[in-house]
Amino acid sequence: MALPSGLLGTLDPTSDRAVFRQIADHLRESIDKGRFREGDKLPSETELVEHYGVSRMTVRNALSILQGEGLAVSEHGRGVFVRPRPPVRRLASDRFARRHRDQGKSAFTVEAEAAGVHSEVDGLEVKEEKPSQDVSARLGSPRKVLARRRRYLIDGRPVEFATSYLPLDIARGTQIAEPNPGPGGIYARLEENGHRLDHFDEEIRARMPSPQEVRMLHLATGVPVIHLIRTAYDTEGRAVEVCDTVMAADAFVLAYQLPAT
Amino acid sequence: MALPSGLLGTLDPTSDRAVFRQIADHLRESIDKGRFREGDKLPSETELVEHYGVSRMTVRNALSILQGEGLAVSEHGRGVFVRPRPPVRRLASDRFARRHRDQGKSAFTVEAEAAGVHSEVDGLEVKEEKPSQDVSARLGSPRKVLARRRRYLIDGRPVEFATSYLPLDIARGTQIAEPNPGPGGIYARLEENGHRLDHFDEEIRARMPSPQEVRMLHLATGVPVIHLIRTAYDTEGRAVEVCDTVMAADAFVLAYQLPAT
DNA sequence: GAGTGGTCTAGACCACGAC
DNA sequence: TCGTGGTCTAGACCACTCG
Repeated sequence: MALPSGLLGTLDPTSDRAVFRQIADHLRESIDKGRFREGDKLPSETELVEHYGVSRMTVRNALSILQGEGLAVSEHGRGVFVRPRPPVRRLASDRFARRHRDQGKSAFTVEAEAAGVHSEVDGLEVKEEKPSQDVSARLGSPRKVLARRRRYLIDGRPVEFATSYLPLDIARGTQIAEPNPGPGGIYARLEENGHRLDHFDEEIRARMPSPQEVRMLHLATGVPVIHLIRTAYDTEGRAVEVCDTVMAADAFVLAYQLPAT
Repeated sequence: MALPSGLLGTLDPTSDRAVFRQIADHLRESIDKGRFREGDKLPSETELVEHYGVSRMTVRNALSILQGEGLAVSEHGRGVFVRPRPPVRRLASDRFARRHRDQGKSAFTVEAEAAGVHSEVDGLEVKEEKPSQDVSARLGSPRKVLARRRRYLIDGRPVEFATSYLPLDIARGTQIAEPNPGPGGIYARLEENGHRLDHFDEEIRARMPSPQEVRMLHLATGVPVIHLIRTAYDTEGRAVEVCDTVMAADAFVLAYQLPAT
């Protein structure tokens, strides 16, 4: 089961670069040059051990580098594979425009339908709670808020989970406090209830996921999350909702339009 | 040199969870609860080996998990430390507004001054080249482009590097093709040359850095990059510049404003 | 020099997946 | 059953930092 010679290089014993880094470099170069493509199986640990004449831990060290870079994923009992790049969803900056709500659709559904993919929501949870310091500050320090948690899936894959927070005086007793907020989502209900929306502020960060986020989004090693915090303002300048969203970074590209004036 | 008992838990031999994951869980919990703070030194590998009664590789495995999560950084010969969170720069959605340019400042400088930090630019490189397929498509398929590469540092730390691409017919022979494009940067020069800017489109992705990007930005393990591609349009609807930026994700928060209409 | 993490070896046994 | 990766051991030597 020898590897084709020339597929991977040979080690440079004179190099200062650690052996496992050299092996990682060889594999990365092979991936970059297309000798291994998305979903392809990389040589097994045993094959790499034999090819390079090193111990197994050295080979595993090399492979773990590639996994940390998001280039490879291992599957127990099957092998190590070039990580497939899932299709990305492009979130446009007009995704909360009223014309989409007016069609009776929520923002997530609008995007999914436009892309021709199947979307689902699960894990819906609606409850009243005491806001975190951050959420409280953004909403003008309400004592309690309504929290709406849910997870979104595209073609069966979880891609984001989000929590909307609304001041209780706005949400309590409305359909917003119901599991199903009705067509157009909570933004449509807010406007019906006299909170005409003016604009949204979004803050974007990227970081590595917590173990809980890895579970929620089924994230492979080497895949960061995008953390998006959106605040909705009505025409009176009041913050009426804060939405905290954690997204699988390999599933999205966010698009915005900026003024030049 | 025994660790204070109770600082870290003890292993649960009946658990299915791997020993190194249990150790990582203990350390993570201690960090989350503030028993170790930013910049604090974690117990040394030797101390952890003695405390848990496991081999060194098991301890190193646990520590590498925390590093992959961006929670810890190791320093050769010193120890493993809780990763310090650098101050983030907030990039506002009006950062390319004309009023900032009119003051003779570039966008990066405006942000830096507002935050009261020292900013530098290095590695400036200006050259004509054949555009990549992606850049070419965004710019309306010019045969050649002017590329302006540079790296930005805040208080001495590299935080982003960027390349601006402009169609040659726009840039050649202007101050845009000079190392120093003059006050207000290339956007000011574009407007002087009759390309009045209308708006910018920005696309945002997040991913793990390539080894080259790790070097350029001095990134710790477990820190992703934000990849931002901005296209500038003039009032005639022509794409006059594409700027490709790679940013250390732990140094920025991006802010945008979205219309509700 | 003492303590730290970085690299590497040569094994072992286990859990999972495919045939 | 066999090949795969997952976990773990018990060492070794090295490079770096600090006092």
